[in-house]
Amino acid sequence: MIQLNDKKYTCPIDFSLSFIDGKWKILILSHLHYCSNRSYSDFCNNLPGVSEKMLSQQLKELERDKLIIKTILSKKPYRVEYALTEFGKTLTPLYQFLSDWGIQYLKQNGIDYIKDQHLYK
Amino acid sequence: MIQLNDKKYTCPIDFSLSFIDGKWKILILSHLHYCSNRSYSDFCNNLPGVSEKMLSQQLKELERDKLIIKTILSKKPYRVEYALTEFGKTLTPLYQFLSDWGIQYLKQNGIDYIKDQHLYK
DNA sequence: TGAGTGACCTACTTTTTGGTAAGTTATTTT
DNA sequence: AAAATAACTTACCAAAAAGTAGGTCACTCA
Repeated sequence: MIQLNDKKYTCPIDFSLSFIDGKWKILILSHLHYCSNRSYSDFCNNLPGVSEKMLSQQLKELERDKLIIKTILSKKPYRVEYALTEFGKTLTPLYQFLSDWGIQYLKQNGIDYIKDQHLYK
Repeated sequence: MIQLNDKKYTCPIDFSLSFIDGKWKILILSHLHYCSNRSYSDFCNNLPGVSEKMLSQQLKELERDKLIIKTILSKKPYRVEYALTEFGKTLTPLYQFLSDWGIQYLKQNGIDYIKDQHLYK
């Protein structure tokens, strides 16, 4: 049993998971991995199905955990930008693996995501 | 939007996640990765905090998704054994990455899991 | 013979999660 | 001047997930 900041983890994997479980988290992170800088509404428009409630909740937690950083571009008309931190980038192999793994499975089931990517919005 | 077996996925990552999200799934899989063959009670004893209800539920889903396979060792005194399938083994980079990533983070926070592993049950 | 073990299942309840829809502030566009 | 956009927040509620505690069947061990 590993203990850190009042929380307990059964093993390192359990610990790692604590950063990334939560609906939308990996999707948000990988989105940033592929697009680097995104606004709040970029997420709204590109993650089909997220409610704003969930989105801001997850963004807040990711920020708290230092995986992403929010930059305030302007205050008067409030504009922001989200990006992966260096720490968030250390999860790159994860984004890549999950993507590759999924693509390969799909291919074996007759869906060529790479080839048909233009079909997907 | 990707469609497969009546379900929709926003991207390959979303699709991959559908196999592994669910409390305990990654933990069960990685457990099998490190120990190869495990009985039902092995899981009970080595995943601190799982309820039997959750355990059998997750095992069932993992089996359905062909990530693990259950072998019935004997019927009369009912004994079984769980193991990763070849397909389940294709997730090996995931188990490894999540483990390494966690260990490294912990180390940077003053917890040397490798060195202190004997302390953890 | 009675207790314990292994591999579960089931009903019931509680907790957590997530959806819905509306509201806020300040600006830009029409 | 009205509508739309950006970036959120909030309250309320339904649904889903997970905990609890019990039960089953068939051994095996003391």
